[in-house]
Amino acid sequence: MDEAFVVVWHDVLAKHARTMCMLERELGDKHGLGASEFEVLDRLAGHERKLRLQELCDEVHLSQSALSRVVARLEKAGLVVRGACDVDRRGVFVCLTDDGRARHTAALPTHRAVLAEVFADAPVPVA
Amino acid sequence: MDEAFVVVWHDVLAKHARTMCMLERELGDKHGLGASEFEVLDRLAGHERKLRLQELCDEVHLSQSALSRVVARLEKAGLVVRGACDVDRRGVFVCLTDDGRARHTAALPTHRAVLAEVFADAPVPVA
DNA sequence: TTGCATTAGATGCGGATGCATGTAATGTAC
DNA sequence: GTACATTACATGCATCCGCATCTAATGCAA
Repeated sequence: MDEAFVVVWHDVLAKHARTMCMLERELGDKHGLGASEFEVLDRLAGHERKLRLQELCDEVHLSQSALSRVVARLEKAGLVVRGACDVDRRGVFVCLTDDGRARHTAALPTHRAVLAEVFADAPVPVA
Repeated sequence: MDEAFVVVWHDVLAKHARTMCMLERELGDKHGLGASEFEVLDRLAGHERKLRLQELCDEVHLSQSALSRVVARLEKAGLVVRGACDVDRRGVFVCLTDDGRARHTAALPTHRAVLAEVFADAPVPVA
């Protein structure tokens, strides 16, 4: 049935809007981070090694240009550092600074709290 | 469990990004509509009566200012008309023109096709 | 080597969004 | 009626995004 997809889509749309809005507000007010910024920090914190910009691009749902700018913002804020890549001098490594890791650690509970609130009663399965 | 929410959220994020991107491209290329524009047309087509801007605002996931501009764009394109509200002269009614209805009818299959492709194998239930 | 295609990332640009605010109409208290 | 709060919508502004493009480095072929 065609209409079932529409219902699902509307649900995705609603949850996305609600969560994004909350995340933006909560993370912004309490930690000075945007949702995209947190997302990048979160991915970086998830791995132990440095990541290529390209690898981040696969994990975050942003265009390459948008990611480039998010990382630039984070670097200006002192939360990450960009480093040249030895084996491919076109490449750029990104890794968390101590401040970056601390900020992520501080913001994590806020992030999770928002998710918990929005998805608490949402019986959505895996894909 | 806390991490379950994260998985669900990532899924919502992924589906939203994928669907939005496709919708923007398909609707844009084939019908000259953005995703927000189509969304508004779709809601208007769903009701038979005129809608207040405010009512639309509740259904579409846009800020009031963004909606105001989307409607302005649609009106400039000749797809909707804005009309004054008799009982409350602050209010604004919006309704589809014949062109608007035709454009919506033409774009609907494209929209549904995208949803079908993205959600084809997504066993997501109702909320 | 030289020459061309490809890739990684940065950036100019136009467009869309949200927040804060402005304007006009309505409601309310006195 | 007057004054103030509130509501509906529009708009100035800053920000963020994606697309197209640019630069530099790499790969590959002759």
